Amino acid sequence: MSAVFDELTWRGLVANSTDGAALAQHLEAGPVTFYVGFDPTAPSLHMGNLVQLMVARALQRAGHRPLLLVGGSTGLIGDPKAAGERVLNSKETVAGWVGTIQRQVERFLDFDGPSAARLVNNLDWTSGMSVLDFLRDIGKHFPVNRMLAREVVKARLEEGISYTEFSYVLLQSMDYLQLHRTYGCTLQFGGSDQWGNITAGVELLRRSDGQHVHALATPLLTKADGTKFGKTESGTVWLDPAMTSPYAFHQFFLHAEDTKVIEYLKVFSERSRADIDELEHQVVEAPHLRAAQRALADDITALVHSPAERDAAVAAAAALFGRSDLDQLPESTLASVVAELAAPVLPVGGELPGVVEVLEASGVVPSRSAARRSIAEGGAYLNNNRVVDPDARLVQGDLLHGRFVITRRGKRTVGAVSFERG
RNA sequence: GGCAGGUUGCCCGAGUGGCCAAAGGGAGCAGACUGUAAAUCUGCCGGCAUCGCCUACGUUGGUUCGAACCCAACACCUGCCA
Repeated sequence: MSAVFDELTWRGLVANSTDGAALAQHLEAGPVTFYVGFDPTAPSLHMGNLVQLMVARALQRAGHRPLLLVGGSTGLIGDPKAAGERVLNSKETVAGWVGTIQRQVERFLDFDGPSAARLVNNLDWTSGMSVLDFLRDIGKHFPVNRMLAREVVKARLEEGISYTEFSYVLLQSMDYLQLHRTYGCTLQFGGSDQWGNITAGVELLRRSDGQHVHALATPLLTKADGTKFGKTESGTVWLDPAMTSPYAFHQFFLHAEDTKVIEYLKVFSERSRADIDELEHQVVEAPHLRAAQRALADDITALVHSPAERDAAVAAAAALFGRSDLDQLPESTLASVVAELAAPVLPVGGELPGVVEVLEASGVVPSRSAARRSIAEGGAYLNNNRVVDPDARLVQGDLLHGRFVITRRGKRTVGAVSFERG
């Protein structure tokens, strides 16, 4: 049995695999070159992609060689999803996203040493290919009746599916073929929603080259209510700090439900089994301390952003949710909290703005009407004091250290504004 | 190409001339209870200069004192026929 396959299984990262025993043996026999692909459908990867990166890290730690594919060509086509036909992105847009995603991905793996990772782009072997070669060499191995039987395709037959999306599976399968021929790649993995595309590649290799290769799928992470994990009120949790701040990222994981936190910890933390067992024990014994949630949020933030960003997020949360009065905090602490919250800087001209304006400017409410609603509901705070009068204005004494105001809506939506020094 | 039906707020979905910023459900937010958790109950849920005004019911134009609702054209979608 393979240690790394055992570990992946224990971490709950194996939802599906081709012959498990054979795969475990293969991983044990020596360094395996494996690949995982990311399609550029947005300017950044998100939390869902992180699951794949964690698997890639685990495999590389065990001595296997990663090929990280960014789909410069598949991103131009779009894989079919049940929700309906995608809108095509322009070639320039996709090319731009390929670059940003490559830069994101390479931070997670080691590009030196015997198990060095390598970046590949499927545009390199598809852009110059002729339609006739594609249809003869690849298309010939795909029975349409089999393609029609796939779940995603079946789901779309009623409402319709373009030939473009229908053909996606051929491109991804060709990637596996190409990477096997060029680099001897014998394992592909991806999210369980990719399972159909992945096994199609395995089958293409068998039909075309008579090669038997392996595949693995990770499970889709869900919340306690069964919905997809990775969305917040403000949308997807991105890895790009400009799209999801390290503080928001940290908070997202801190909010994990008790019933799910251990599952997430196994996936996103590289702590040992003993450590995680201990945290699981703590969830039962002292749930209110949320030790597992803190460990999860700290580990993942340090990995995706940096230990310094993790510390800043922890310090910001401690200041905002801690017991001490905000005006007791040193100016330097507040300044970094305010920076962490991406607080806008307001000019100090004449009299100070009203509370409604401040709540809106800090971003805790989307509009002034919403700010007034929050105040009426008793859920709006300035510097941890509940706001009661929607027509009140700030006074000089409200400014912490003469320039900061911390805003909050409800219990956990926090923002800030700062004022220019007068 | 012909015939029939459809296009409503984040999503689903009622509404067929004034009582419609638009029923109901879901999602979301807040309050209470907690642990920055879950469950439950209650309230909110287009914008603004908030007892009023503005913008909205596929698009454009028309009828009317008044239109999400009637008429016309256009766009897109669905079903049946060719």
